[in-house]
Amino acid sequence: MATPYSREQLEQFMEQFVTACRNAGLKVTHQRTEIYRQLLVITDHPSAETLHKRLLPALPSISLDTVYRTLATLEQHGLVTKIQTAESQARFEVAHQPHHHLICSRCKGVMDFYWPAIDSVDLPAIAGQWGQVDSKTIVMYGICNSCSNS
Amino acid sequence: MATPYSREQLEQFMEQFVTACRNAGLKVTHQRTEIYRQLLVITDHPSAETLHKRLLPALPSISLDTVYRTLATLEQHGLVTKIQTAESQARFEVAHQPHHHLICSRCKGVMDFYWPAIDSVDLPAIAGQWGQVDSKTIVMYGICNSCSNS
DNA sequence: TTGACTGCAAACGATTTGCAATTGC
DNA sequence: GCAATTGCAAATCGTTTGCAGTCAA
Repeated sequence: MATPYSREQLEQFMEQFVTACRNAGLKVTHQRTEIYRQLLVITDHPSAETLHKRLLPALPSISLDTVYRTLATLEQHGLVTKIQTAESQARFEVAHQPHHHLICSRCKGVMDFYWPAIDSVDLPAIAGQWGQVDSKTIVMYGICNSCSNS
Repeated sequence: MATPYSREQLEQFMEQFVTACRNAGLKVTHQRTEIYRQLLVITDHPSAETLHKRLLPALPSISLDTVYRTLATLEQHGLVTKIQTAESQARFEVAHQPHHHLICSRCKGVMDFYWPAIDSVDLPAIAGQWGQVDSKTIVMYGICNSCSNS
């Protein structure tokens, strides 16, 4: 998820990002930092294409495939999460504390929410028999208020 | 989800399907019944392409786009559910009682499981403020035992 | 300097669509 | 018979890839 942070927090996150890249052996390029910064700043969950459009003013020559490639790289290193929605386009967000998704079937908007009660609940026995579970997310579909009021 | 049913149960489900189609004003074509039957019989969650391959012996002339079209139609009428996985291909299953998904990051296999404790839990307040929630599914990612043992 | 990273353009795979022929009702 | 549905082929869309030039370390 991404929430508006203060300038100081933002800088701190960016520094952490740079450190994480260095530790992972990733070069810290202008494109990568800007993509990550966008994901930090933006409060929605943009697709690669949306992200690309928003980056163009700051990096007029950035290409869509670099956005895709960067997101894939960052995802491999756990710095970014890919959200699978029912539509064709994937959405992205910076990896954060556990949270869940409310997706509007009409406008396709994704809203994050927290539900600590669920995060801390024990998994059913069957999950342990199946294998090793790495992540657990609740996905709810419905119609958001702004859609149903229009 | 789909579990192996007895011949009688299967026939009963097929009859219900035919009735549901009629009620929805959908024509009951050979292709549609076979697609639905496959989804009832099959214990995994096939993609449109997999489904198409499995249907070919029974319907040698069925085309892949008919499978796509039929699945889309049935989904619109709530007879089939589209499962969004992290890979590119969508997976399908017949609509059933509430259940959740364990997805293996390695082999991409989808396993269903039931978790009534979660199904009956109250939604957090934020969900009510957001809008009307129609479905709630838990998606867990991990590595299944057969993958980690090989 | 050098390998990682980028931009470009072209390829790709999954899914959708227009159209004429076919089929259920 | 008529409208819905199908099969075919071509198009579309999101995403990925090969390659040559560029840039961070």
